[in-house]
Amino acid sequence: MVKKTGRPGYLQIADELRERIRGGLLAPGEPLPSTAQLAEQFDASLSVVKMAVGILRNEGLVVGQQGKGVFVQEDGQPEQDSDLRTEVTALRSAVQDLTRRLEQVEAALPAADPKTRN
Amino acid sequence: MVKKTGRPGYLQIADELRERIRGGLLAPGEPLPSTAQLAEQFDASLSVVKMAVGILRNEGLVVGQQGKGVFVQEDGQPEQDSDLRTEVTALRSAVQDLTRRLEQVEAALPAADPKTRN
DNA sequence: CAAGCCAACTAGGTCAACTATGTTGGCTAT
DNA sequence: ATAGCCAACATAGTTGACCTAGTTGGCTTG
Repeated sequence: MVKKTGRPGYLQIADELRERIRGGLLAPGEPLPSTAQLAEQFDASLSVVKMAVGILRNEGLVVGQQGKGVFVQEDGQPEQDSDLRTEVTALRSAVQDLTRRLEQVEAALPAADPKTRN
Repeated sequence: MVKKTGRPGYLQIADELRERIRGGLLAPGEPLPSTAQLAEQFDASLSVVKMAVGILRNEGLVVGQQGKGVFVQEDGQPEQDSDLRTEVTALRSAVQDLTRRLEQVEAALPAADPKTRN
């Protein structure tokens, strides 16, 4: 980690990973190194690495899959101004749709056993 | 706080604060309650509150001033890109959450209700 | 009275430990 | 050989502690 620039470590790491992705060093679909590996690479604690990854996750640059890893998002960077409005509209309707479906299914559940896993 | 929705506390708190700001309950220039107060209000740990505030800070909705407090961004220009970006972030987060919950419930619902697709 | 110190607040960053949950692969017992 | 268990690893979330640093207001002291 890094320079004593006063810039917080978790931001520096997020910057670096963002750079690696944009630069193609980490291709879409590829997994990032594990949290522990990153912590060692950057000589930082697990917490700051998790914070850094959380930022990228929040940005949609990366998707975490529990138990497997964190993967570079396939879908590129739409996120341009004109696309933003479009995406807002699409997301808003998606939320409404999902909410409706969820409520239906949840209502159709009497008191099902939550242990019902495969 | 901690509604049993499985949605992480730090996201629930971020959502709630975002809502308060958008709803005008917290006006631009006004300070949020202190970290400690929020922690008590939401019955969460300081860490979780700090994570939530960090998200809003990252979204530009709010600015922290060390030693004083965290203030709702004045900016002015309503309905600008930052506003859209904020909503995109919030919506994307909500979509991910709802999708996960839906898939869980639907998967746990083998043929309990054949009428509702599946 | 005024200068300066100090205690109590604030945000922000970092760390370590624990829980939970999902995935995978290897071992074992049938 | 196959089914099931289990250990090791992964992300994710939470908590609590400790530290830095800025701000404020009250108290002490000169």
